[in-house]
Amino acid sequence: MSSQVDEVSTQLEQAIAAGRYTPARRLPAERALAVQFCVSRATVREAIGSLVARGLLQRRPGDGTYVLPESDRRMAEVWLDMVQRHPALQGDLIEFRAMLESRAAELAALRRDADDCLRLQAAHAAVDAAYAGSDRDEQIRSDVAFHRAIAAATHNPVFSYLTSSLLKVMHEHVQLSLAGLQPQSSTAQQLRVQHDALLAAIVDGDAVRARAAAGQHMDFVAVRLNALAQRPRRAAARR
Amino acid sequence: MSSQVDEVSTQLEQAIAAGRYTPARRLPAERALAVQFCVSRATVREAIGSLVARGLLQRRPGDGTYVLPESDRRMAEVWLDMVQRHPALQGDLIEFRAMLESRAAELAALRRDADDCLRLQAAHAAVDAAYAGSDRDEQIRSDVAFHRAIAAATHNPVFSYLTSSLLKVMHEHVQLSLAGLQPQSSTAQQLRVQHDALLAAIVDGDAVRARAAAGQHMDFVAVRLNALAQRPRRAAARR
DNA sequence: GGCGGTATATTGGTCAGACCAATTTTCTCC
DNA sequence: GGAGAAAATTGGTCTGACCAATATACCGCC
Repeated sequence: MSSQVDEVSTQLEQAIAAGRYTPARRLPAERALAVQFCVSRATVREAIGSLVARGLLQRRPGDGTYVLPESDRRMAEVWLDMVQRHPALQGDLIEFRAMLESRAAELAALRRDADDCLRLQAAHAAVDAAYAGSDRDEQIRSDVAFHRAIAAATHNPVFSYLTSSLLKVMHEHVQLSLAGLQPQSSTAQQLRVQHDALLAAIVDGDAVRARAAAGQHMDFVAVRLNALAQRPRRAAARR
Repeated sequence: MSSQVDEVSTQLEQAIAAGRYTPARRLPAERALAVQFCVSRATVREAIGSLVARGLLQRRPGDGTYVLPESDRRMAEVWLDMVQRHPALQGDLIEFRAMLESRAAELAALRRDADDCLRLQAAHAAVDAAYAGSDRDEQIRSDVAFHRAIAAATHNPVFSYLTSSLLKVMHEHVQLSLAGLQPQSSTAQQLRVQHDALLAAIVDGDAVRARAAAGQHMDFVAVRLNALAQRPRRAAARR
C-alpha cells in the first residue's frame, strides 16, 4: 500500500471517482502524468495498468487513455472471466440466474411502489415494441431493461447490481441464441405470455405468483439455451 | 486484446489455473520470465501487475512473486467496495446471502455425493470443536468452511464462488458481532442446533428440509446482525 | 470558402540497461 | 553447530530511446 504505483493509482482512482476525469474525455498523457506526480513514466504506466485491469480505464494506442462510463465497466468481471474461459459454466450461470430472478420477482412484488410499476410497464411495452420489429439488438436491450427494472423494484442494490452484471455477461454470450428468433414464432409468443404474467403478478403485489412466473420463464430460457449448447447433464454423483 | 502484455498475462493465468504454479511456491523471477516469453522485463511486469490487480498474484519485494491461495483472492472486490463504502448495504447483503444459502442447501441435498457428505461432516465437527474452545478466529474460519462445503456440494462453481466471496466479505465486516459470543450461550446453542438440522437434511438428500433449515439459520443470523447494526427497516414504498 | 489528402505531432506499446532496497542464500569464522 | 557477515537474487523505479497507431495541423486544390 505504500509503493509509488499504489500512490499514483489511488490518486487517479479518487480523481475519477470525484469526476475530475469524466468518460469520453481523455486523461492527460502518461508522460504528462509522470511529470505531475513526479514519478517515471513506467510507474504511471503500471498505475494506469492496474486501473485498466480493474475495468476503470481504457487505453487506445495512438489516442489516449479514457475513463470508461459506468455502464461499460465490467463489474461482472468475475463471471465474465469464468464464462469466457469455461463455456461449460453456462448452465451453472443459468441455474444461478434462475434463483436470482425468482427471488427478485418475489421481492419486487412485495416492495414495488407506484414509480416502479410505471417503469415496469414502460419497459414491458418497450419489449413488445422491439419484438414487433426486427432489430435484434433492440430486442435484447429491451429484454435486459425489463429484467433490470424488476431487479430495481426490489429496492435491494445487491440484486440490481448482480442482475445487471449477469444479464450483461449472459447476453454477450448467448446473443446468437436469440438471433434466429422470429417475431411471430411460438417461442416469441411464449416469451411474451411469460413476461405478461410476470409483470401482472408484480404489479398485483402477488409474491407467490411472481416467483412462479419468474421460475417458469427461467425454465423456458434454460431449456432453450441448453438445447443450443447441447451440454451434458450433471449427475448427482460425479467425479 | 492482442498486445504482448495480454499474451503474457493470459499465458500466466492459464499456467496458474492449470496448477503449474501453485500457492506458496514462487513464480520464476521477472527477468527469467522475460527471457522465457521473449519480451522485455517491462512487459512481463505489466502482465504480472494486471494479475496482481485482479488478486491472483502477490509481489514481495526482495523475495519474489507468489500465487495467492484461492481463499485469499479478493474475488469479492465488487461487494467489498460496495460494503466498505456503504455500510447501510449490510442488510441487503444478508438478504442476498439468505437466498444464496437456501438455494445452495437445496441443491446440495439433491446432488451431494459420498465425498461431499464426508467433507460436510468433517466441517461440521470442526465447527463444534471450535465453539468448544475460545479461539474466535477459528470459530469464524470453521463456520465459513462449513458453509463453503455446502456450496461445494452443489457442484455448481458459481455457487461455490459467490458463497466464498460473500462469506469473506461479511465476516470481515461483522467479525466483531460474533466476538462476544460465549460458547455456552443460548445463541451458540441455537447455532449448533441449526447447523445440525442443515447437515442432516443435506446428508439425507431432503431438499425441502435443507432449504427450510438454511432459511431458518439465515433468519436467525439476520436478526442477530440487525440487532447489532440497528438499521432502519425498509418500507415498501420509499423515495 | 470548403474540402481532401498529406505531413507532423502526440500517444500508447515495447525495449534495453541501469541502480536501489529488501530479502534470501551462502559462506565464513568462532 | 551456530551466529553473523558477505554475496547473490528479486522486486521497484528510473532514464531514454524507438515503433506503430492515431489525431491534429497544414496545404494545395477545387
